[in-house]
Amino acid sequence: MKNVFALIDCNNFYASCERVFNPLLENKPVIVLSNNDGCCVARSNEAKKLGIKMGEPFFKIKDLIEKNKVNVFSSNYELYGDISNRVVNTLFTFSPDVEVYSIDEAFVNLKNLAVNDYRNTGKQIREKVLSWTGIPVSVGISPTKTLSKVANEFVKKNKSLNGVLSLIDYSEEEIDNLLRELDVSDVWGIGRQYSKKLREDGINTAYDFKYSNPKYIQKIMTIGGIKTQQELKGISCIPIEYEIPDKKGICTSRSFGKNVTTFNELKEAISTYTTTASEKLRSQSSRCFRITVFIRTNPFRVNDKQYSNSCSYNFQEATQYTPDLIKAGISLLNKIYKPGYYYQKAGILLTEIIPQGKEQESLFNLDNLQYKNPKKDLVIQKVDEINSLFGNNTLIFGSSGIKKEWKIKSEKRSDRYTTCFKEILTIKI
DNA sequence: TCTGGGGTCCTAGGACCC
DNA sequence: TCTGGGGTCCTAGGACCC
Repeated sequence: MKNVFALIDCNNFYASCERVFNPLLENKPVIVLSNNDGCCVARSNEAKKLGIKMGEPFFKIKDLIEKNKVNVFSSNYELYGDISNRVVNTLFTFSPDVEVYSIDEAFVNLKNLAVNDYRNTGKQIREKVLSWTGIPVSVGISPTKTLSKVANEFVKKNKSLNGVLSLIDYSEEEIDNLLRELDVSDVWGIGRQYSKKLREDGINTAYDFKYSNPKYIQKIMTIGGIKTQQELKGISCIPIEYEIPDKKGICTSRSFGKNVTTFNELKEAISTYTTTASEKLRSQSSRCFRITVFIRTNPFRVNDKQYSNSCSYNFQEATQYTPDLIKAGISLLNKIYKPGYYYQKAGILLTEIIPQGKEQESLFNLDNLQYKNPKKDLVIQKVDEINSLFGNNTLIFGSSGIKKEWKIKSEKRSDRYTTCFKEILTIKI
């Protein structure tokens, strides 16, 4: 039986999350800023109408924002993550075949649902998610993931569709008519660079792309381009992934809230990021062999001296033990740190990740380098348990510092209504 | 003054092997 | 002077996604 992919996409997700707990924001322009309050990463429809672009630096639109009384929020990932889980849990009530694609998107395979009217199913999904979570979603349904993305594009552009479009019963001609209206850069998998090249060769719409010479597509876009083209033709090439695969690399990095110059501040930051990354590592029950540390100055400040460097360390045995990782991280920082620069960003990367329990003993590790030491496992497990029970950062590592003056700006963050007791919603009556 | 963060996949090219 | 063929593995870089 043919696949029936429904793509459920939360509308203006972060902005919608802010509205769930603050109905006064309804029908008003809302934007959410990236970490460090740097760029605009989510906009309500009203904010889009004002001409605020995705990814636009905040300082460039400050005047526009004041003039139009736009409601501005720092990003509150704890809240968004929790609401995202609620949306996904709602989808699971329709089918077990759910792929969580991103924080605001999920695919559901409807093929086993034994229904004829997929549009109606889409409508039910939409209504249930809205009533259970407060989040409005768009639903696109088709035989391939890429076409479901296309359907979703049209749902957002066309209000009369009421949030749902199913292409399942569309003829090839009807689909082609839609593709003629769709810019080639709006196709999933075709980004800025590819669409520029395609346009130079006269391919402007999704329809043009669908009927281009596959040899040409392969030449400029490699195998991924061929898959996208096939998917537009209704041949499914990109399967749903129900299991979340373990990450092959875990990266934690942030810009600083101020210029950082001293080794000590960088040390605190590297230590903090390593703590976060190793928590992520353990949450997928893995260990890693390699840690990379990087630091850089701000490339936008053309008058400052620029410096950027990174350095890696390979462990003899895979580890997940935060103190060992921090120790390695700080010694790497020592190698690349140079005084006299304004540092703007630092980060760490864990790679060569293997599942816990599949480790191979090192033949040469005859001294006391016991990364897989059961005591260490137990200690760090207890640390995780305590932090999970009493909240993040109940137990911290001394090298991470306490005041953290280098930390990101997050001045306009709403409360974490659903994940933090101290910030639970209060109602005045 | 102020410009995000965290991932994936694919390919080309070099080193190395027999 | 003459100088194969077929692999694997690793890394860097470039594209994409949200």
